[in-house]
Amino acid sequence: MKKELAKTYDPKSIEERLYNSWLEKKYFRATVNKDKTPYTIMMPPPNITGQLHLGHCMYTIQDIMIRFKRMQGFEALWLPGTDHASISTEVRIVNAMAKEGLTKADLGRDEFLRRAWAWKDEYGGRIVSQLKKLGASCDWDRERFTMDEGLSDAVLEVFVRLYEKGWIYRGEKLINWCPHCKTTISDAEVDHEDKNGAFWHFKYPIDGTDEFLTFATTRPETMLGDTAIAVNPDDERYKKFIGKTVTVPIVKREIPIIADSYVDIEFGTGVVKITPAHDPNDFEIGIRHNLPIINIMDDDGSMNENAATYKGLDRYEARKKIIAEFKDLGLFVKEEPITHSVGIHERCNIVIEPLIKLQWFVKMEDMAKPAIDVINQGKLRIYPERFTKNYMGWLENIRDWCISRQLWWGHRIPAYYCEDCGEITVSKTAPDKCAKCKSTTLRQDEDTLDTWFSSALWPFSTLGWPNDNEDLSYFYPTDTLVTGYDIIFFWVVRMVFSGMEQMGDIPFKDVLINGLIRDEQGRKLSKSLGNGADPLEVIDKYGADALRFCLITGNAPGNDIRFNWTKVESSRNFINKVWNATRFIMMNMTDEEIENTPDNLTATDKWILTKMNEIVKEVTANIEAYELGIAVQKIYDFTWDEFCDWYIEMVKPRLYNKEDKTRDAALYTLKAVLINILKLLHPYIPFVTEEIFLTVQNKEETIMLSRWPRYDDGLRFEAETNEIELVKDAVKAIRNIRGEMNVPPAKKVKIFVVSSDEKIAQSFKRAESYVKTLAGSSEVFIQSDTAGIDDGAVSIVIPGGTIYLPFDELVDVEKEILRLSAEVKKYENEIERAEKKLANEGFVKKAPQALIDEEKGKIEKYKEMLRGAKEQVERLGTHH
RNA sequence: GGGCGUUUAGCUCAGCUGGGAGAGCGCCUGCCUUACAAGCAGGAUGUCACAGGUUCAAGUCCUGUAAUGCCCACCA
Repeated sequence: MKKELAKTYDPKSIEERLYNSWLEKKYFRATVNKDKTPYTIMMPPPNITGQLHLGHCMYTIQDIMIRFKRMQGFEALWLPGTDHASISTEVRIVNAMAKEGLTKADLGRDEFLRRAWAWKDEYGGRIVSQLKKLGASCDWDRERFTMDEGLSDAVLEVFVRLYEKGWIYRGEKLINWCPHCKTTISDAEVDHEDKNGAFWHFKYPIDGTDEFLTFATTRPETMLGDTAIAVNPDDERYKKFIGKTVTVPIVKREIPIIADSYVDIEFGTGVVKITPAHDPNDFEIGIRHNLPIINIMDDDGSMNENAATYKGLDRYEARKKIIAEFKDLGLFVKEEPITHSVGIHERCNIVIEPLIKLQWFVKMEDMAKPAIDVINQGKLRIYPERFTKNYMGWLENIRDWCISRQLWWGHRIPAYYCEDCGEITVSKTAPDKCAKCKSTTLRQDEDTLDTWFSSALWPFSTLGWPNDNEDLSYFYPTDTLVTGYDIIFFWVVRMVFSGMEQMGDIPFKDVLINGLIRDEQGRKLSKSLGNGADPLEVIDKYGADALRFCLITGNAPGNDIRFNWTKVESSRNFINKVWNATRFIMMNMTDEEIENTPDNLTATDKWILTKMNEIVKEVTANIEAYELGIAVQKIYDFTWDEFCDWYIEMVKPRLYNKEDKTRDAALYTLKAVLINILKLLHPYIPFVTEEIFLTVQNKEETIMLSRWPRYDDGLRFEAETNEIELVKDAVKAIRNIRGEMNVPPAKKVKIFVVSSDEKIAQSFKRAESYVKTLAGSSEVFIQSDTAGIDDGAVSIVIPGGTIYLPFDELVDVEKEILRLSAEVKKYENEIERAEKKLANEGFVKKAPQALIDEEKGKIEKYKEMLRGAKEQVERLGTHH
């Protein structure tokens, strides 16, 4: 029984069904196949805490590339997975526990982790199932999780290797501390926000004198940790004080006045208080001058025992109290309002504190270099290219990476401390005794690793590394990484240096950077704003295909995209157009298949086949260059404008006349072009194209997924193409005149095509049937003179001839003359323009020949039309 | 303080390596033409931010200016 398409396009009835059948048939499976070339994309793993939001819908780009390559015959692997997202997940679990009145300490590590895994089991699959709704053609059999067994093994392996190489070390350094999350965070996780604050000026009494040194600070509480006062060695004002001491009043600490060129004479008072434990610059100065480092803060941001009477106070409480106390002491000078940049933890928006802590770091210097080199050597390319600057800038200024986190959800650091001798043993498996003193009382480091430590290994850990295997050697290096510009630093850079270090090769050849999706007002999507449409709602209303289509259309790589509903709707309308075009074709189709190209193709058929062939070529090139938006625009225009609005309309008379000898040729062409359109569209809108394809082919099983159309040298019919374009122009001109003259659409008119050129006469002869329907004509007369044409007929000049439209109503001859005179003027201008151009020596000498020929051709064409138009003016004039 | 974008039709945006300005939506006119009113035919609208420069030729390349946005940065 012949299949049929439903009357209206309804995505809901097809998308889920098709996706399930794809899964069943394992279309997305990719395995080692030596006969094929692999094409691999590793999906940026979404957080298990996440829900599908519009941002994830940019995964469509990956799906388009994968489907395109799969159709081209590559062994296309799109490997999906999720990220444990240590801090983000842990915060959620802690919050959920808080509702039960529980804390991490109450539960203990094991119980906490049990809960965390339960959480993962419950929510970790959510985002994955939502991606399926979007149509993602991943090889789900290969789905990985950053904390699954294999990936955890990779993490330990890398940690141990780097430790043994001396590139992972433990050290006491200034780190970014989040007092809310009570963990360190990396530099990349600190956002800088300009905040309104105050610049408080205080003075310290100089010991042994009655003089003071006035300085300013934005964080008065750090005075508790001051261990020096610094001035510039060349500052005449303060030279005399260098070497003396001041006393920090509130803690009665005597500290030296030191000279350091870091201090800017011009800025503030030229005097800087030095707090090595709580400021990066001060820390450096502290090291240079061998200053004591006094940590005054506890992990929650409150003052600790070094803060004397302020112990236990929150940092901001302490600040207030200290200011008040300085006022009492008469050592407060003034308060200036100031906006300054403050470090904020991007997750919780709490002001971070620089603190000294004993942490694990990755030494970056040696690893950064190869990651820079691969760009310079052109082995790794970033699209659009401008993002390479971001990438390089970050790597060139990189600092050691703090990788230890005071969290439980994550990969626990494989370092074991001997309780007896303090020796550190780093090992993938827990050692039973200390390597140095043989003690068996060993304690594993409590901390876990930065979540990006594991995702940095994603391109190879997901393929089974560190175990050598076929998958790894076949699919690695991967081909394209597609991700947003917001995680170049976090992730892209780290994958590159990890790949270079562990695999000795780049993790991917191309990085395609996509923009961020914004809401309808152009704002960034954010959880707190709750803005942005819910993709599931969009899919529910318009279908995944429409959503995919709308996100890709009219977007250039790397540019942000503003979501808007009307765009989704017009995408859906386009899909509906394809749907209905198919219905029309099927309505007319006969049961027997036309296997081979018929030999009675008409000019019209050859014209559309030529156009289609061109589109195939261009679209393929565009997609290969990651120009997805340009490509889809071309398919859109070709489908709607050329195919539906012109070709189908042109072909209708042939279809309606069962006796027409070229009916089969029309049907063949309709189907051939339709199928190619479906294929070109398939990567973008996989569901509906598949549904249509199966219906048209009357099949249950697709072959569409496996074959991308190829450019065919045999499908270039230049003469026919020119012929049809000429007729199209004529039809357009007739419609135009009809509109201008307010001729009702239902009104059929006679058309006289007058030309002494036999070729043109033949062209219109061949086109007669559809010119009638397209131009609303009762009869088309093709003749070499104006015999029988009413004097009052409206005329249209075409290259090589004139078309007359005798309307029943009397034409206003004055107006007609005016109209035709305007045409005359137009042609004269065109000719003048082209002649000027050709008279330009420089142009003739340097412009490409094709362009010169084109201009010459124009002159000929317009001269002809000019002559015709003049004749018409004359004719009307004498008639008048 | 550096770096990178953006500025094109009323709105949202395309425009690849320089060779006569485009789409969608909106707007105006007219059509329920037996695939589609989620449609058809026709139409209007742009000193391509500004100023210089290179070139036979600039929305496209160079320099500068202005507006706007983002990223990076230890000036207390």
